Amino acid sequence: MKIYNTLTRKKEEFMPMDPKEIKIYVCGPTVYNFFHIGNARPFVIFDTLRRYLEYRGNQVKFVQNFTDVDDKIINKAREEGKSPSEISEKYIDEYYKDAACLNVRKASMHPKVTENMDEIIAFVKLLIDKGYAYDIGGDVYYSTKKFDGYGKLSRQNIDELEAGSRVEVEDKKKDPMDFALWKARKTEDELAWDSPWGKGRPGWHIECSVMATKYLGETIDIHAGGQDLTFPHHENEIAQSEAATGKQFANYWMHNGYITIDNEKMSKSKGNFFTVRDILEDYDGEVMRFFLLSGHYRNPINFNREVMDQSKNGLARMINAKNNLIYLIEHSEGSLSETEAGQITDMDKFREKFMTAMDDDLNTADAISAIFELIKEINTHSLSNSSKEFGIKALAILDELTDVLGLLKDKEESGVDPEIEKLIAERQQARKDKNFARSDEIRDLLKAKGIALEDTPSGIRIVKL
RNA sequence: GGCGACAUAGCCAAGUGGUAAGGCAGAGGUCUGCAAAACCUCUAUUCCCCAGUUCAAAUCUGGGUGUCGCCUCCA
Repeated sequence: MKIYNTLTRKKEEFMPMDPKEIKIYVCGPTVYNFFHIGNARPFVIFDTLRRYLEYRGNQVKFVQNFTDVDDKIINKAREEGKSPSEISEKYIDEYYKDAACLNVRKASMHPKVTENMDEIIAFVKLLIDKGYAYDIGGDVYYSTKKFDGYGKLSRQNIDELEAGSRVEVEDKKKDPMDFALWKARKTEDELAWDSPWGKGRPGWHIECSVMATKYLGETIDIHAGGQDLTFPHHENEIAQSEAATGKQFANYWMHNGYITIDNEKMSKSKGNFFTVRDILEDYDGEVMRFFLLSGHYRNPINFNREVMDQSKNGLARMINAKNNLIYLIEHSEGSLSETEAGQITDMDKFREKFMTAMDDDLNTADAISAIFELIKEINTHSLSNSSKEFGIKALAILDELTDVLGLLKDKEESGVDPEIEKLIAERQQARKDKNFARSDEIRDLLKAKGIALEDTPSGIRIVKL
């Protein structure tokens, strides 16, 4: 499979160090709120990458951190009169809920900053000992000029950065481009840990270097995150990790594009900020996932109601295809006819197209089109007199491919209400009596309750809307 | 100022040299008591504009226009 590597700005053949344990690190959320739809994109994209690598027969060790030490958490805790850990624990729980709605699997590990304080301190100390960092009055800064490769990921020229910098220079730093590894506590009540430099807390970038190294090793296969993290976050991670270990930090860097809302960057100040929780009120999580996968992950995508409705309808076509097959399996019998056997064999070409697309830098948009072509083929050949085995075989391949994308996950079946069963029976009688006014009335009534009835040659299908 | 991405039908979107995938929406038809689902047909002589390279360009080169992003917490 080929992966676009931000480090080289090229698509490269992906060569894992060990296919039995592909090491992936993805920057996780800062847990001070429900996560927003921008956060959702990397979660869904790299979850899909993981699923595909596993589908290809690899094993993946997938680490995604929770940033549970941060100004935003501290501020939120103050606002709500709670402790920072109460805030972070709450939103970690909420992360898992929303992630589950998006069919994002739990990572192999979800380490937290607070659980790795000793390692963070040791890492900072190592950087000081190696001469890459310096301590000024309890703050520790990384000296970017000391690291030769600084700027290699983002292709930023360090001098240009300074020239164009809009950052107010903090006088404590030796150089405006230096960044904090450790921040001294400013007030007594501030959240702080003991360190050789006094009480304080880790800077923004060090946690990922530490956790990636601790849980995955000095060199990892893929480091992934949103495009905006390329600079400075990932650049700084490289500087920290490679200075500390003397080894290449990550072999492949993957960055997903941004989501805009009505073609504008999402931000609280513009009032166009949506959490996934907000969206889930109007759309199933799978619709969101389908939307996120419907374009290439490196392209920017624009979010609005219209595209969500389109995604909803497109996904409905997939769901219908699956439900039609399930219905067929329940209402038919027998094994494959010779013609059907040929049709099933022909379907392999859609699996091939799907894999070719996914092999090409995770082209999920093209992969989805392969699934739609498969669905067309299935629908064309799937007739009321098709065999049960045809249904089973066709469903197997559909499930196989949609599983890789994390779509069409089986939902909990809630049984049909006896009240509703009664209405359905009444409608059937009305139809027999050719009392179509009554039968349509009942159908409308049930539709209002979220239950659609479809009359097929082999009986009634109940579809939950 | 520096770095980068993008521009394909009403909408979303794939396609990096060989003559425009797929989805949504729309129109007509088949099936149906009517619907729904499904199937069939139709919907870009053309890929932001202008030059150039080539037998051949949406794809390559140069120039222009427009949109978005990073350089500050941010996915």
